[in-house]
Amino acid sequence: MPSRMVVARELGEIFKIIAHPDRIRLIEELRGEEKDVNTLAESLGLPGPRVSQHLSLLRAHRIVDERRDGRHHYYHLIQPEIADWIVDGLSFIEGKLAGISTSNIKAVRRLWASDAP
Amino acid sequence: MPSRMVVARELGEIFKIIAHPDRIRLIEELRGEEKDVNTLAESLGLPGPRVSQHLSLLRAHRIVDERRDGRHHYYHLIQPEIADWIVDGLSFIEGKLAGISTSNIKAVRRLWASDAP
DNA sequence: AATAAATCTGCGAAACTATGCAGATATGCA
DNA sequence: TGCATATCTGCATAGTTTCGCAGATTTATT
Repeated sequence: MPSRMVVARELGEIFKIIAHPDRIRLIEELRGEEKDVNTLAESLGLPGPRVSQHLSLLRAHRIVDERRDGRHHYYHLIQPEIADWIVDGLSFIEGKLAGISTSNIKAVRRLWASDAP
Repeated sequence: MPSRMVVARELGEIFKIIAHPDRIRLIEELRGEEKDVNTLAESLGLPGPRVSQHLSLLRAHRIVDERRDGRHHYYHLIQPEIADWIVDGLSFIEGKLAGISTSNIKAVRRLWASDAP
């Protein structure tokens, strides 16, 4: 079995997991610090169950992991570099982001790291 | 409208476009040189129409572009760096690739660049 | 003009994903 | 124990993507 096929299948898998705006925002929210489900649900303005489902998908694919403390479940990135890798993908979006110079990825990283609207 | 939402939506879009094994292989095939539809269909072992459909999706999202010469349509990557970025994603696949040390991404790049099975 | 090669387009069936909601667990506190 | 909080699970519906095939285009050749 051609290993390029296997590699392509695995890569396709991970791209598919990440390919959802909510999950991307979750990953970016977890950049740098762990957070619990409720906090995440509130910052993203999404219903709790939905966040929970996204998180368990991310967990099944070992993108995040969970730490329980009482009734809170804190999630964190297993490999924090993934947050940067995702944002790097912006280089390949052609001028679709009015107001954000597509060549300046660092600006977007800062945007995500900051508390700006 | 929070710009992080917009950014996440655009990123999700591009991830979704790439998130298919055939399209990933197409992009990797186009690493370094343009190729026509038939050549691509043969190397991937896929029916022509399917390759054509994948390519037009990639084209609609400005990942590839086309040059026509007679009845041949040659496709090439608009931003060749995308091929490397995609392969970088391998860092985030946890031990799913038996036989390929996940930490050694360069080996996989070589695999893709070479003609090995 | 007729034919062949290369590629594209359209369409229905099957497979997959997302969403919203209701109810199940599990934990902490009075 | 009983109640509130935090999170998870399951399910039905709606929506999207993929796939295979048939037919339409376009260009080169005879």
